[in-house]
Amino acid sequence: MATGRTHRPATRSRGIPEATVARLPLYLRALTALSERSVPTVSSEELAAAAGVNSAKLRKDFSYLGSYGTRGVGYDVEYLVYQISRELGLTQDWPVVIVGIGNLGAALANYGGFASRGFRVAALIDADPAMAGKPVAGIPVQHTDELEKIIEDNGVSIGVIATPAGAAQQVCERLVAAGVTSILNFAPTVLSVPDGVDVRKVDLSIELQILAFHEQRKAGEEAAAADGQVPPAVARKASADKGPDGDVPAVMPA
Amino acid sequence: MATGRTHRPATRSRGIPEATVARLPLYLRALTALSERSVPTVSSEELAAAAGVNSAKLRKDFSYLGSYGTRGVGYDVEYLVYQISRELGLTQDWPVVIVGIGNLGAALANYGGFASRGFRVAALIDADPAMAGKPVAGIPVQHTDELEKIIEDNGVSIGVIATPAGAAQQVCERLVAAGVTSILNFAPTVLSVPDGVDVRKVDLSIELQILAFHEQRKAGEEAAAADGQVPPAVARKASADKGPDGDVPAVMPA
DNA sequence: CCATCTTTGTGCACGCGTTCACAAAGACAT
DNA sequence: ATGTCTTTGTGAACGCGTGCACAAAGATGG
Repeated sequence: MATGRTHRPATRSRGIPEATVARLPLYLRALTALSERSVPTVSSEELAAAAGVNSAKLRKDFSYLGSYGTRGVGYDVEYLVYQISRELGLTQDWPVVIVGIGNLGAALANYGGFASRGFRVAALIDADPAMAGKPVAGIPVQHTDELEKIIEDNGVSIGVIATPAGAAQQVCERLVAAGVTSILNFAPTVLSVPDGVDVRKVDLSIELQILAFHEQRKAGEEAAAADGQVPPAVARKASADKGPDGDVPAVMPA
Repeated sequence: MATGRTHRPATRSRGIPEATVARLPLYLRALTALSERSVPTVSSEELAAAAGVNSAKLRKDFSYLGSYGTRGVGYDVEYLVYQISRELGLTQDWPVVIVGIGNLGAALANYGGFASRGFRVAALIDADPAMAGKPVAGIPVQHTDELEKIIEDNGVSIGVIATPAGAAQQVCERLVAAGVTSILNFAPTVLSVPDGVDVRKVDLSIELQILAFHEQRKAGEEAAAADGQVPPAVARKASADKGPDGDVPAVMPA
């Protein structure tokens, strides 16, 4: 039982940086939108704007995949969609199980973005016997007892954990033992997994806390600006200042 | 209307690196668990293990906040909980609005992790008139028409967008115009916001796609290993090999 | 009061990711 | 065919984040 590693230290499969891999889905989405509008080619500048990144970064990202562009013209949209899909492994269909069909699990089951991108919800699993058989998003929920059988019968290698924090580690271990090697974890816990298993974590409250930090910082700078130190970038409504005032730190007007 | 910036380029408010800020909530969660078990002090090594990070990294992170540890002993749990909470701005209560009460929005409204950490759901907003008045997680849903009034009356500065992609940008603009300066975006779109507004993006399908990439890579290495190039790290069930076979790239056994 | 032992705080080096800036490559017009 | 113009692909520099390794600091025991 290894210590919980969330991120691979030195992945770099055939030389594609992790940061680039994380952006490929972004490019793919922008390209798909262009494809639906029957746009034949796109320049790095345009595509970068659509994906919200720097154009040089985008070109370097694509350079890791090969030379798929034409100088003076840009990139062929359809061809690029195919190449990125292939690189991400989306030309095949990945069966996925979702464990924990609470509010979040149900939302995930209903999320359209899965089916559209090479993922297929193979099964919904919940520990509550009362849920068993009840259809969610058109798929009947199955009991946790069936977990191992479901994984093996469907050749599932990707599992989504949407259980309460307390159950996550146990579910994780059962998934891994049954053959799952990639886990998307929505439970607010650090999962311990053996080497060779990938875990990605999505934590709603962490994201909010990061926003709160920046929000507080903005409020602090604003207070400093009112002191005449820094010109305020944007004039904020005075009424909104009511928000951050609980205990403004260090830089209080005194 | 500036080009959509998702991440702050050179934030570093008073010297706290962005990467550190992103880990503070992680430490805070681990510390809270210790606090509930009435553990008085904790060493960097123990806490790092609980949070799933390197101990040196943890110590360096804390060093940005100040010298809160005692050499030879460790960190005082309660004190550290307070310091991190304060740094993240969680000693005050942040009113938050959730826009788009579909499956995901409802899941977010029900998510317990919010209230427990300084966040308060001030309002649920949806464009569907049929939803208006219907209680979700004990809070009545309000119509989009009320958006501006709600934001201003409650001094809301953090908004969560859980609408379909098509509506996201428009909702975003209304939120910002009404005074929101931090946005957590669950819609699969790149949002354009003016300077001074923070956007964080959570994209379920992107996370899955990244997992699929690594999963495919593992399958490829496995095939190579079967050729006798690399010793297989973990013996996988033969039945599971059924998964990745659609069109294995480059490194096929031929 | 001194020695020893534990654990923090950090200087330093290294590697990854980002960005700039430009040469090479191709399209297109003449 | 030749020149011009656009856009890619990438070399190089820079900055951030990470992890090692150790000195400084304090606790603890004699």
